[in-house]
Formats: sequence, C-alpha cells, structure tokens
Amino acid sequence: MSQPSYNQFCPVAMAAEILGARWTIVLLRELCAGSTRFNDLRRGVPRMSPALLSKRLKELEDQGIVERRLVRRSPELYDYVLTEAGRDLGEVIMSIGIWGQRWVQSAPSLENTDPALLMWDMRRNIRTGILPARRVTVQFIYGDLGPACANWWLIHAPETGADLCSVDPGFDVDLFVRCDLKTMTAIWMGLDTVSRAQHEDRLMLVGDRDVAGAMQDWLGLSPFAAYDKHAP
Amino acid sequence: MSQPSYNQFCPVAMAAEILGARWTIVLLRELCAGSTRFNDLRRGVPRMSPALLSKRLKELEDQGIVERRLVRRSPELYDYVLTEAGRDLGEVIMSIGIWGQRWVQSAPSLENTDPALLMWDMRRNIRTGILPARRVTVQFIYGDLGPACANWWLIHAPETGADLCSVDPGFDVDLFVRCDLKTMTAIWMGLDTVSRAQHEDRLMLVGDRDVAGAMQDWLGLSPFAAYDKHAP
DNA sequence: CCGTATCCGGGGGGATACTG
DNA sequence: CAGTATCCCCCCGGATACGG
Repeated sequence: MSQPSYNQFCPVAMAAEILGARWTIVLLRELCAGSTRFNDLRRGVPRMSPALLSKRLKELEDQGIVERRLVRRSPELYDYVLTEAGRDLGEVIMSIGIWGQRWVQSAPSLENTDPALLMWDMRRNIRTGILPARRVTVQFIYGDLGPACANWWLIHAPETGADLCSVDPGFDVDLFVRCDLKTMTAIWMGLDTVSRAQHEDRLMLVGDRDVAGAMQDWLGLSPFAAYDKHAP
Repeated sequence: MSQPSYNQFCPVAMAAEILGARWTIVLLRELCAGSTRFNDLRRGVPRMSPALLSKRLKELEDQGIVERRLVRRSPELYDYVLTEAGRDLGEVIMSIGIWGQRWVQSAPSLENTDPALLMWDMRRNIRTGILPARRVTVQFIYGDLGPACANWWLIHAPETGADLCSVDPGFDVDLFVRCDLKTMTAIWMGLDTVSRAQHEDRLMLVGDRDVAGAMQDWLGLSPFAAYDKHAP
C-alpha cells in the first residue's frame, strides 16, 4: 500500500491512501468510540493481530491522526488518543457507518457475531442515567453458544459506570437475559427490538421488573441503529 | 481482501469491506464526478490497469453500487452509472475529500502531478456560463514539461460544452496560459490563485483580456478547493 | 498488561500484450 | 473504443512465540 501509491493530487486519493490500509477504518472507529489503551483497542478489533495493530498505530501517529501519550514509566504505558485531525475523521467514519447501515445487507453480517465484541460495544453505550442509582447486575445467557462464552455479566454501578465480566463476579443478579447471540446482535444494531423479540419468545427476561421493563432504554444501541435500512 | 474479512457486524466494518479494496474509493470519486464510460473512467484513474478497473466495476455491480447499462449492441457498449446506493456514497466520498483537503499535507501530493488528469478534471468543471457565448479556445503551456505533454487545448463552445485536446485542434487561440504544472495544480486545488501566481510571475496570460481577467471565475476549481487547510 | 520479532504463504495487483 | 488474458513478483498481513 505504501510505495506504489495512487499518486494523485486529488484530496480523495490522498485520504484514501491512509484509509485504504487494511483495518485502519475499523481501528479508527474504535478510537473514535473512545478506547485509548492497546488492549482496549484489541477488544474492539479482536481479529486484528497485535503486530498489525501496533504497526497501524505507528502509521496513524506518523500521519498526525493519533497521539501517543505516556501514562506511566517503567513499565511504559501509553494512551492512544486522537489528534484534532483524528477527531475530524470521526465524521468520515460516521458517514461510512451510516451508509453501511443503510445499504449493506445485514443478513450475512449477522452471521459474523462475536459475543465478546458485542458485549464490549454494549458496555460502552449503557445509558447509566436510566438505571437505578445502585449497583445493578445483568447476566446475559446466550443459549446457542458453548459454555465457555455463553455467560456475560454487565455490572452497572453509579460511581464506576458500566463494567463487563466473562466470569461470574458473584454479585446477586438483578436481571437474567436469555436469548441467542444473533437476536441480541440484531437488537443492538436496531434491526430488532426487545419487546418484539420477547413477544416472539426469542428473548426471555427474568428478574427485576423495572430493570427488565426499561431494558430497551438503558441498553444504548449502536450509534448507527437509528438509521433505517433501505432495500429489503 | 475478499475471504479473510473483518467479520464484524458493525456497519463501519461492513462498509469498509467494500471501500477498503484498493482503488475503489478513487474510482467511486470518478463515478460520482459523472464519468460513465470505461475509457472516461480510465482517464480519471490513469494509473489503474484496465484489468483491475474491469474487476472493480464488476464488484461494485455485484454490491449494487453500480449499474451496467447497455448502450449499443455489436459491438457491445456499456454505461456504468451509480445506483441509489452508489449516489448515497457520494456523501461519504465528499467527506473523505474534505478531510483530505483539510488535513493531508499538500506539498508531497503536489509532486504527484499529472497533466492529463489535471486537464481532465479541469475540463469537467469549466463554468461554461461565464465564458462568452462563442467558441473560446484556451491553450495551456506547461513550460516545465517535455514537448510531448506540455500543450493542451481547452475548447469551450456554447452548444457542445467544454472539450479537451492534447493535439492542436487548429483553432485560433483566444488565450494562452503559460505556467508550471505545479502552479496550475495548486490553483485547481484552491491552494493558490490566478492573480497571485500572475503577480509573482509564475503564471502568464496572453490574449483576450476579458477571458484572461475572468479566468479565476470560468475555471471551476476542484470540488474541495473551498475547504481551507488546517495546519501549515 | 503491553507490545515486538519473526516467519511464511497467498493473492492482490502492476505490467504488458492482445482481441473483437 | 472496450475490455481480456496472462504472468509473476512482492508485500501485506495472519499466526505464533517471545521479551519488558
């Protein structure tokens, strides 16, 4: 991608030189979403190898899109934060996502589900103001997955915000959510709703009735969920 | 690019799957600009091999972004036009270009000049309403280039619109424009102006005073010229 | 936890030539 | 003019293992 470039003076080509590198757009999406630490970024781009992630981050730094901030010496610890140029890219990423939501077939992509990634995205968008002002634990049970990755705990606490566990934290569970991973993914993407899935017995809620009843609200959806699909 | 995909349900990743293929963004830019014929597209993406262009067009057709319309049988002749999904991508391309204009260093890209591409872009954007309602011929002379590609003729005629020649069409020339290719490229990109280049003797105009005086106006600039650079 | 080093294979795509 | 066909190289990036 580097040497044999487009060699065009057009700004579109100049930007495409950067955005065209594999994984870069997806990585930028994760950076725009707010992840700053290497391993947090990995969670958002789970199929990207750490070597490549490191390389891309360096490239983005060279291009003035990402800034590397020392958080701690020995052992060294860095934050990767967007520069102003990087934050400006947020609009580009947003318009790409809106287009994707509108026009790309969703059925095939609903096969590419990944519970870790979904939970990671969901955790970030929990609308903490809507939940009661006490610790609330929600256990998600994906019945279609093997025992190793079927159970997830989302813990909301007023002071710490939302937290995510893949092993039982031991708290009393306020709400159990049981469904297929695909159902939960579709809800997250705005293609389905909690109540519809519930009525059609694809999703079951057991526990605190208030927390259950407000799930569609405290469950912040994907940033692109609001944009309707076009063709069927 | 095709098989080992991002495998994410996120709409950004879904769209990036398409946009990430090499040359696709640049090709879409040319399609958005209005080119529909194979060889017109080639002119807008001169460094792309015809084999790859053909392949990308097929992919875009499969993805519902481009529609192939039969213009004539035997020999077969097609128009490649954007579908509604493709036209919607116009906004994405536009936002990419705006970001590029704002944030990508222009100095290196001003080394990647190409007279054929520049003239092709310029021809498309001539503001024909501003020129007098008769045939107007403007000869561009790039003093820094070899004789083979130094001379270009832009012919504006009220009925046919703007036309481009790389060989002398034989018409009387209304205006001679002499400058370096880099100067003309910078003007086209909005980084320089006709009058500034003229005052600094980097550009010389000889001929019809009215046509010369209005050059900055009839010369439609790049669609991104209006967006200012940020950093110096 | 936070990355780096190394290896290796597949295929994307550049170059060139050719045809209807 | 509008593409196909072919060849072949190179380099991207996936996997894995390892250092700080």
